[in-house]
Amino acid sequence: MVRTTRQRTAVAAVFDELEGFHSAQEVHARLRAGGDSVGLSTVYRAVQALADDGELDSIRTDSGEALYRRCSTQHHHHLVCRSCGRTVEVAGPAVERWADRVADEHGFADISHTLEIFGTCAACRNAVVPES
Amino acid sequence: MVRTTRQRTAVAAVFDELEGFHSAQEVHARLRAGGDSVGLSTVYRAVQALADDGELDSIRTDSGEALYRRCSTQHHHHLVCRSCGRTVEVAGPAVERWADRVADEHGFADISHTLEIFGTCAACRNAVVPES
DNA sequence: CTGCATGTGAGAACCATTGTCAACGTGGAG
DNA sequence: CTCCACGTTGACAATGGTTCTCACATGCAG
Repeated sequence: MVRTTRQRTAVAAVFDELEGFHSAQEVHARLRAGGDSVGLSTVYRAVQALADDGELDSIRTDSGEALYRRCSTQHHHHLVCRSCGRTVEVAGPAVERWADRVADEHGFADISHTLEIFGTCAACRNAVVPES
Repeated sequence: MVRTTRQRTAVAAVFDELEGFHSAQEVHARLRAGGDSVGLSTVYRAVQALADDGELDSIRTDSGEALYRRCSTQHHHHLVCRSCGRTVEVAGPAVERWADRVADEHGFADISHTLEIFGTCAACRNAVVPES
């Protein structure tokens, strides 16, 4: 059974108020700053539970830190700028089908997949190469 | 100036012999096992230097571990069994093109991507659900 | 060959994350 | 409503990958 506690509500609320990706540590600090005292372990557990329920989407920073954000339950992938970290969500029905088909061909079932695309966004490219 | 030392040569050699992604820890263990004694710190430094030089490509595991592979290697993706860990390498030209196109549409350049497909392989499915 | 800047490595430090466990509080049963 | 089983919490310790430290070793220019 999943109980609705003050702490879980608080964690979920943070993601309601915030756009984009945020780390568990950041959520924890934010709650503390806001007067809600919630244990760090609890934040980690809450965030993972939310991710398991598909309410949060997670990715990993280059430095290995896990970031979460409220996501449209809609399945999608990420296009991440290597330089500034800006993220664009992209959907790719064709890719989904391809992944399922390939997996099926190899006898795999119950398929899921992760796809991240990295690049340098226009803004950062201009910033890095401003000559002419 | 970059010096060519026994240790760096050894680390680079590991990626010459191996396909796919490998962690710094794994490279270290492999060198130790092979009789080449190289410090763990040195392996990390060597691997990062190689990645900086564009000789290695890096991704992060879900658990936050960094994996590297020789990037000149033929590009392909992994189909991993959730249960037994068996891995099948799959190629997907269509996916490559899709990723490049999508990234381009959003103004991103210098594209790279990672794609992992997870599922349960036939053998494991039979083992887990043996009932009639 | 020599000087010395650079590289090495054992171990400590770091830090995000996970585990531990006694105390707590939710929510269904009575 | 009250009880109390059991999911949940949180301070703290433990983990584990990665990075830092610093004394020592070693490529390489001159």
